[in-house]
Order: sequence, then C-alpha cells, then structure tokens
Amino acid sequence: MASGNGALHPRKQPVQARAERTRKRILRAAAHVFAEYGYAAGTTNRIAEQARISIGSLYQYYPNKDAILVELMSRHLDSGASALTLDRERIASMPLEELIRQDVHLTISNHLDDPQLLRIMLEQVPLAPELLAKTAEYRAGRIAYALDLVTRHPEVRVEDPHVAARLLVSTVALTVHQLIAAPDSVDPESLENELVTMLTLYLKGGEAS
Amino acid sequence: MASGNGALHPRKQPVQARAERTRKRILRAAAHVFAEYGYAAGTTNRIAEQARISIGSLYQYYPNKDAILVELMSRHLDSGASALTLDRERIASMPLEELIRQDVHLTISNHLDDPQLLRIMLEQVPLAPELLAKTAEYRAGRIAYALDLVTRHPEVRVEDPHVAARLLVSTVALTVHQLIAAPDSVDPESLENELVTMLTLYLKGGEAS
DNA sequence: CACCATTGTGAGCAATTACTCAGGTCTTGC
DNA sequence: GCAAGACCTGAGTAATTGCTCACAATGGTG
Repeated sequence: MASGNGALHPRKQPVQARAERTRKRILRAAAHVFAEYGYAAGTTNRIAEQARISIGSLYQYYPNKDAILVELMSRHLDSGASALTLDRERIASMPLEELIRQDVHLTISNHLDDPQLLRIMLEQVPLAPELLAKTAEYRAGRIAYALDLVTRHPEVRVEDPHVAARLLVSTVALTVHQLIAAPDSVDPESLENELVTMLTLYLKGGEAS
Repeated sequence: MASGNGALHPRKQPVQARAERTRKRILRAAAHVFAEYGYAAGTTNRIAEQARISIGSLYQYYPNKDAILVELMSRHLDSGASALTLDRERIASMPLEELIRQDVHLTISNHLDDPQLLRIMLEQVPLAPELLAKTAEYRAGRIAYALDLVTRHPEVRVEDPHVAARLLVSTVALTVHQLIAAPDSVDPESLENELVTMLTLYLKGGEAS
C-alpha cells in the first residue's frame, strides 16, 4: 500500500490563482475524508469528490496518495514546532511550573482543531518513510529541549535525565492526544492542571522548591 | 475495509487434533504477518502462506480478515485483564508505591512479547466494531480500578479524582507502549522506576506521606 | 481577437485483494 | 477395510482502488 517508488515527483507548481485554490481544496477535502474514513478507506476518488474537483486534477498536484498525507502532517508539524523553542537563557530563569504549563497548553490547543485527523496521521506515520524522517526530527527536537530543561533548570531533581526527558515528551503528547480525542473527552482545562501538577511534582523530585 | 456484515459466523469448531493445530498456526502466522507488514498490507494470502496452509483453510476458521485481528486482540486483553484485579480490601492496606509499581510492572511485561503486534492492534481497534466494545470494557475496568485507588487510598491527595484516574491509566498504557516499542527503546527497568516515581509523587500531592 | 501555456476532466486500465467453491485427502468409527 | 464425515487445497472471481492519458476548458498576453 505504501508505494515505494523512490522517485518523488515535484509535481507542477501552481502559477495561477485558480491552481492555488484547487490545491487548498484538495488539502481541506483530504483532511475531512481521512478524518472520517481513515487512511485506507479514504480513497483518492473520495477526496476528489469531496473537493468537487476531478480525480485527474488531484494527481496534478500530488504524485500519489501518500503525498497528500505527508503534506498534511508536514504542515501540522511545522506549525507545532515553530511556537515551541525558547532560548536557553530563559529556561533557567523561569519557574519550572510555568515552563511545563506553557508546553502542555500549547500541545492541548494544537490538538483541539481536529483530533480525528491527528489520530489518523499519527497512526500512518510508520508507513510513510518520508514522514518518518520528519517526525523523527521533530521528536528529537522536543526531546533535546526537554533534556535541556531537565539538566539545566535549578528546580529539577530526577534520577535518570534521559529517561525523564523522553517520559516527559511522551506523556504530554500521548495523554493529551488520547484524552482529548476520546469519545468522552476530558475537560481540557482540568487535563492541563492535572498534567502540569503531575509533571512538575515529578521533576522537582518531591522536595520543597 | 471494515466489513459491516453484522452476522458473525461461528465458523466450524475444530474436532480433530489436526484442526486445532491449523488454527494455532493461523494465529501465529497472523501475529507475525501483521507485526511485520501492518494490517492493510498483511493480506490473508500472506498469512496463509506464512502458516503454510492454503487460503481456503484459513477461511474455514475465520469468516474474514477482521475476525483474525479480533481474536488476537481478545486473547491479549483476556490475558492482561486476568492478572489485574485486586480485592478492594488490599488496596487501602498496601503502600501506594507498591500498588503503582505492580501495575506498571505488569503493563511493561505484558508489552515485552511483541510490541510491533501490539502497535498494529491498538491502531486498528477503532475500525473493528466488535473490538471497540471489548476494549472499551477493558478500559472501563482499569479506570474503575484506578478511581477506586485514587478515592480510597489514604496516601492519595489529588484535585480531580476522575481526571486523575484517567490520566493515570492513559499514562501507563501509552508511555509504556511508546517507549518500549520505539526504535531505540528505553530500558524497561529505568522506565519502570521513573514512571513509578512520577505517578506516586503525583498521587501523593507532593506532601510528605 | 488569437494564441498558447496552464489548469481541469473523467472514463478506464492494471494491479491488488478478500473471499468462494468444486473437488481432493486424511481420520475416525464400525 | 470402508464408508462418511472432517479437513484441506488453490485457481479463480468480483470488487475495489490508485493512478493515467487523451482531450476540453480557461486565463493571460501581444
């Protein structure tokens, strides 16, 4: 199913405004269709139908089905990664709880748009090699940031910084995803508070600050 | 892809020993194939080939592809659920940390067999309606247990018990799964220690016990 | 307006895949 | 030894689906 035709087409770039609109319609439709039917059952013909364009047009902008998913995921990652990085100076000078809260809050709000789509994308990542690299990079960045925080912030006391950093990143990403996308989803505010409490206590090592 | 033919076949029961062996071969092969190729690309013909039986035999025991996944998942859930429940009496009388450690340890060892397969199964759950009911039941059981622990154990101090219980369950299941199945997986022992520390501190609310 | 590149169309092809069925082979009970 | 059922076989079928291509429509430019 994952097409392995190494050669990636840099399909034609849109030059007229019309083309740009079509491209956007495809992406919007794909997001909708994938979220509703899942990746396998979200057929390209269905996407074209939803976008009210012909299947031929779709393939003028995306060389194959995977490419559409890849672009959706890329956009999500890019938007998530941009708002994230703080300079190292500020890490040490801000209260730990505030740093954690910032991260958790950002992650939650990033998931509130379309949890269903997120779910599909995360699941399909391992099947699309191009995405693997990109998500791996993204994850590595987050882990590096967490490791920085864990090792440099004065309030932090943990046994194993490397494991702690990975646990931190995984916990935030996964629980937010799961508890927001769940059928009976948890109230985002409560989730934020509990998560922040948990992580802050953990990093402080249970000692008074 | 998810066949909606409500009527489930109780395909013929094996009566000879030969048949029982075939059934087992199918399951083993399916686990292997799903883990290696994923669900969509894990075709029934491939499973039959791996099991060294003909495709026809496969369909004598399983009415469709979904049914195989369902049985694999059912078995996993049953084995996981059995070892889990403690009587309410003992909850209050055991140290909190020990209770948590027990749970985390069990979850980790339950994932060490075949993380890849687990991954596939968890992803495909939402597509197979029969499984949804079963996993929902399983999850509900775990959450109920956690809620019991959170509300009745004397060492516990949390703001919102319901959210805390769900956070607890999700955190253990998801982080274990992710960090064990990851390409560069975390050392299980360290993971156990860090997770236990984090959860225990959280539930105790940061106050001295 | 006239020309041509850009963009859009959709019937249909090739490949894949879940699943069937007509007929074989083995096991068991007598 | 011999029926009769249990079990197994695998080429074939129907349906799905990603994707192509020959052609039509549209937009900009002189």
